[in-house]
Amino acid sequence: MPAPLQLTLPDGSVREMPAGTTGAQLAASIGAGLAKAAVGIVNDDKQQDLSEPLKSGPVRILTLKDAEGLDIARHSATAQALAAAVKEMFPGTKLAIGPTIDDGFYYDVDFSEAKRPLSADDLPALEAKMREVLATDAPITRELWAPEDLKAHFTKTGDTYKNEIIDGAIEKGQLIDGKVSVYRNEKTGFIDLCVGPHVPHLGLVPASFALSSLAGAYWRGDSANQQLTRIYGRLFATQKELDAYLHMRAEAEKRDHRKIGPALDLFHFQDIAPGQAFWHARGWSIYTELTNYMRHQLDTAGYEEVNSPQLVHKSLYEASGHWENYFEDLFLVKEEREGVVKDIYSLKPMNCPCHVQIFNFGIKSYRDLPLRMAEFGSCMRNEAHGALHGLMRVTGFKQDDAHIFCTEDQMMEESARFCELLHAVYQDLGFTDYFVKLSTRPDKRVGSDDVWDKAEAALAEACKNSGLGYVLSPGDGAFYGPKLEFVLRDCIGRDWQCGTLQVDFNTAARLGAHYTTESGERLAPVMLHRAILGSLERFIGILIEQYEGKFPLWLAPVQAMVVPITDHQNTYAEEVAATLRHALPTATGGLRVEVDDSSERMQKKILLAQQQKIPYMLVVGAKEAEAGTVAVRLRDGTDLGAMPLTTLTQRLKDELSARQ
RNA sequence: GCCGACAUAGCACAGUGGUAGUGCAGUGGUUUUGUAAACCAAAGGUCGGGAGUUCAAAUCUCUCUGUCGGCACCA
Repeated sequence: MPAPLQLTLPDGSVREMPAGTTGAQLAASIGAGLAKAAVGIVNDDKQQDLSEPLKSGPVRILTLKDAEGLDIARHSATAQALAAAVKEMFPGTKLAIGPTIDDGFYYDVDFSEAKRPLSADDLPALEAKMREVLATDAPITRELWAPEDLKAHFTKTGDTYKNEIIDGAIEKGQLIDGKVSVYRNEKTGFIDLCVGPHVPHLGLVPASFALSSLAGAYWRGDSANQQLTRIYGRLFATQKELDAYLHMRAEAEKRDHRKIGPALDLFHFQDIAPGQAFWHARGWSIYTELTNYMRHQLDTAGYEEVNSPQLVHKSLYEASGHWENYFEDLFLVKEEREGVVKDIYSLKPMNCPCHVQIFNFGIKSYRDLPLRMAEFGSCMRNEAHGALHGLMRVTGFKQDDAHIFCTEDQMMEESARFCELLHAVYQDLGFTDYFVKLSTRPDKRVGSDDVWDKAEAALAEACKNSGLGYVLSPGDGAFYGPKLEFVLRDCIGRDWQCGTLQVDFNTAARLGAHYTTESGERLAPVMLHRAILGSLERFIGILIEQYEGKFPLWLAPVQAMVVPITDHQNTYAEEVAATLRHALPTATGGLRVEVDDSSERMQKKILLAQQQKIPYMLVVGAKEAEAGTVAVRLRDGTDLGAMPLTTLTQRLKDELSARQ
C-alpha cells in the first residue's frame, strides 16, 4: 500500500489523500463549486491536468480567476476550438502552432493548400464555428503517443508542421518516457499535439472571446520559411472583462500619435517622402524644445557637440562593417559622369564612423579621454517598407547621439554616469516605468569572443551598479557590440527602443583610431555608443501618446491662446500676447502665445483652444481690458479668474522651470 | 521584404456598373457675443497613379505607389 499523499493547500492546511488521487478528485473533496470551476492544478510548482494523479507537496487548484487558469482556457480555445474549426471549415489547411499571449491566443495555419486564403470577413463564421465546438462540452483527455505513431497520424491529416515539432522535441530530449502528449476531443476525435494542460471539458472555456485579426507570420519566426496565416483572438474570464479590454483598446487608439499629430497640426506624412515627417511649425517647436533641453543636459554632463557630413563615400562604411551588414538599407547616391559610375556615396545611416574621423584628427592621448562627442545628426535608413510606422519607425530621423571614447578602465564609470543621466532625463519627461533589455552577441558579428565576453560583462555590471533590472535578449546585439536598450511602451502596448548604451571594442580599431597611453603605447579606445531619447521622431511619437497631446507647458506648441470676447478687445489681446512673448524666453524665442481674433463667439473660441489642447486660455473682455488683467482658464476647464499679467507671468515662469 | 486588408473634398465618413453625396473645417456675409459648437450663402473632387474589360467604371480585372494589422528586420 503506497503512502498517502500530503497535499498543502494555499491556506497552509495539509490534506491527506490516498495515493493516486487526481486533481479533479481533490477539487471534489474540497467542494462541488470548486470542482465545477476547476480548469487545472498546480502541483509541486508544475501545472498539470486535473485528470493526472498528484504528488505530495503544495497544490493550488486553478480556475478562470487565476492568471494561469485563464491561460489554460485560452490555450484550449486556440488548440481545441480554433484549430478544429479551421480544419473543418478550410480543408487542406495545415496547423502549425497555437500559443497563448497576454490578452488571448493565436493559431498559425498554413493556407497555401486550402481552396482560398483566409480573409477578415471569414472571422465571424470561424468564431461561430468555435462556439459550436465549445458548446458540445466535449471532454478533452490527455494521451501519450509513440512519436512514430503520432507522426503517421499528422502525415495523414496533413499537419506536417507538427511532425517538425515532434522531431524537435525528440532532438531536445523533451519526450515523456519516450512518448509525446496529445489532447483528444472525445466527441470528434480531433487530436492536437500539446504539452498541456487543458481544460477537462470544453464547457469550461468561457464564451467571452472574440477573434480579432489576421496577420502573416513566418514558420518558426524565420523569413526564409513558409509564411503562415496567424489568427488572433482575445479571451477573458467574463464578458465584462472582454468588453472592458475592447473599450480600453478603443480609448488607447484615440491617443495614437498618427491621429493626434496631424489633428494638432504637428506634422504629416506624404507619399512623396515615405517614412519622413513633414514637421509643421507646431510640431517643430516640440522638436526644438526637446533638442535644446538635451543639448543642455549633454553640455552639463561634459559632452562636446559636433556635426558631420550627410553624404559619405562608401569606403567609410566598408571599413566600419556597415556596408556588409546593412547594404540593403543604405540610401546610395551614385556620382555619374558620361554614363559611368565614378563613385558611390551613402546618405549617413548613423553617426559613429564619422565621429571616429573627428577623433582621428590630430593625435589623442590618454589625457583626452574620456572624450564625449555628441551630435544631433540627421540619418537616413532605407527601412523595409513594411517596417515603417508613423513617427516610431521612419527612414529619416535625428538622434541625441553621442560616442564616448574612453579607456577600458573608464568604461564602467562612463556607463554608470550614462545610466544616471538617462534616468534623470526620463524622470524630467515623465517616464518612470521604462524597462531595460540586455542584448548579447548575434551570430553575425565582428570581433573575438573574449572581447565580447568583456563587453557583455561590462553592460551587466553597469546595470547592477545602477540598480537596473534587465531582461536578457540573447543574440540581439549589434554586429560590433552588445547593447542595453531602454524601452518605452506606446498607447497600444507596442514596445519601442528609445535609449541605448552599446559597448564597442571593435569599431575604433577597425577605423584606425588610437590614443597614446601613459606608458607610450598606442591603443584603440573603447567606444560607448549611447542615446537617451534615441530617435527624436520616435520619442516625440511616444510623448504625444503619453500626454495624449496635452503637453506640459514647456513643450506645448501654443502655450497660451488669448481669447477676446468681442473685437473691441482685439487690440488689448494683441498687447497681452506681445507682453507675454517678451516676458518669458523659450527654445523657439519667446513664450508661444496666439490671439484668436476670429469673429466666432467666445464659447467657440474656447472649444477650439480646448481641442488644440492649449494649456492656457486667456479670456479678455471689456472688464479685463479696463483693469489690465486676463481671465485665466486652464485646459482642464479650471477657471482661475482674472489676474494681472505679472501674476500670470510668475505662474507660467514657475511652471516652465518645473517642466510640468 | 512577406501575408491579409484599405485608399472617395483639409478631416470623419456614405455611395457595388448608369448625373459624386453628408457633417465638420475653410471662404464670403450677417451677428459684437462672458467660459466646450450663432445664423445665412456660395464654393470645394482627374474617387491614390497607370493600364484593361464595358455602350458606360468610384464600383470589375491587372499593375504601381502609399497606408493599416501583424511577421521578419531595426547599426
